[in-house]
Amino acid sequence: MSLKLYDTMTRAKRDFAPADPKRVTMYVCGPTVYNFAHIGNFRPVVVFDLLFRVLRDIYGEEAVLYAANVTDVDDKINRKAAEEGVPISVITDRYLDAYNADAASLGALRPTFQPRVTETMDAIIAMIGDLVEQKAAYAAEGHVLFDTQAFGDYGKLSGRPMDEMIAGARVDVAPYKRHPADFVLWKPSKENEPEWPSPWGPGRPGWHIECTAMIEQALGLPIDIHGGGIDLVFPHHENELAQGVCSGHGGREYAKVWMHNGFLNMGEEKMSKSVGNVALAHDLLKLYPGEAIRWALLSGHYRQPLEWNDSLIEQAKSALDRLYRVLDDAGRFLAGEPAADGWQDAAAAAEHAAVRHALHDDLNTPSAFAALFQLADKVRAAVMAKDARAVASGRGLLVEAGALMGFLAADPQSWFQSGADDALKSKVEALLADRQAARAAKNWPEADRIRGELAALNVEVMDGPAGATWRIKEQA
RNA sequence: GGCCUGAUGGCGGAGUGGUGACGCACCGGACUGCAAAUCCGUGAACCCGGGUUCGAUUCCCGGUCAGGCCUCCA
Repeated sequence: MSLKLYDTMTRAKRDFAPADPKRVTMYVCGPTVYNFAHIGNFRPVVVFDLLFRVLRDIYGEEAVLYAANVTDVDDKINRKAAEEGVPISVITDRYLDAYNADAASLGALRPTFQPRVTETMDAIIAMIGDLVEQKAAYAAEGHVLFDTQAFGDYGKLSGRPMDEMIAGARVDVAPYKRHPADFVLWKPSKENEPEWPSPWGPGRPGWHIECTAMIEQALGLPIDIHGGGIDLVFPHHENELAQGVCSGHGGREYAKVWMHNGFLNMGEEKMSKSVGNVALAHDLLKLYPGEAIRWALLSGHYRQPLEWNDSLIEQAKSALDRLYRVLDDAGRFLAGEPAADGWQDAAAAAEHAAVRHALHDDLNTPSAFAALFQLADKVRAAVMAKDARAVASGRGLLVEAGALMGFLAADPQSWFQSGADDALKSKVEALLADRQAARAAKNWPEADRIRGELAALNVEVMDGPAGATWRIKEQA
């Protein structure tokens, strides 16, 4: 079963074939670190983390190189640094740390490389110099601009006829541009802004060149997969592509596959900093488990827009509850059984394969979730049938399938009791013992009173054949 | 103005030229001292109008509505 990915360039789902299966390369546009990132910014983080995992599953962990850049030179960063009266590195370090911590909470593996603009300056300047030499760029009034006329395929990725686009565009055309679509590679810094020396005078890079230079430096061109949000198709990726192709002598390939994730919607609109309808991942993670938020982010296909609201996260939490409950019950059942052998349950194995198959179909996560539930049902049925080896096999496969997607890594007990500290735990245990005594004496009013007391602690009791278990109820 | 998406049950959301996944929620039953969980079961949807077809939610055309990009943006 081959991996199929939708390619923005050709607007079709295609079989993925890396240039070198021993060295699969992926680059995804990362954050500008001037503030906390909102949950929409984390959709690509989670989506491409999933792809990273799938690629590692196929080609081997060592074979996949994943670079996600960090933009740490930017106007908004400058403004923030000026406001606080600190160097930009104070700002960028602070928010990069927060970003990485949030990404980790969402179950995202660290990319192989996380290049920063400030550490790529030499490569950026070298690439601009190369473009000037190739006559694909020109210097004008302290700026260096890319000459879009030099790239015949300009507009191909975004499917935009350039003339019509410019006709209806709302861009101010700087007088020193030869063509309205030309874009900045290097620009002078304003007073009190950070600047770097260059052959064209001190200044800093334009927005697009950093990614192309980082790709070249971290991974080497061409790369297999280039990803990012759908809004980056134009102009960012279009410009990256133009730079990348033209800076290679004689026009090289840039990326084999272009992938773009859709947006999160808040109500009728996309989540956007300028609209102000944002939910910060940092805040959400205080209210919900990161795993539930990850599930919510993957509950729709990555190319489709996804309605984002609290109910979505609640639904995701409930869905995970069900899966963890199966694991929990399977674990309890297995605890009293002799260790199982390497026998594999065929029905469960088929569902396990279905999860992988769904992911290989352009990361069809809704379909993969469906298979995950089918697999969970098989495990549940095995528990009901008291078939120890089928339970053991199915549980193993369920955990494995979950791991492929970045889920179900927690101990079920800690999933249900997350948020409970030791003090609460011992208090709950004591109350449960009291209640057990009351129940043994058939003192139902007392048993119910204790259950009420536990409920007041946000604890839900579940009586089972082997005694009572408990969990933290939904967050208020 | 130009370019581009999408419209599926109460909610989220796959998919398909021929009885409409999956999850969440809801309802009935079993189980339980009562619950919760679990099990069994029920109900519930393909924007509108044409066309192609034996048959369309699925393909084509038109429309309506919604959203995105063209400016920093995942």
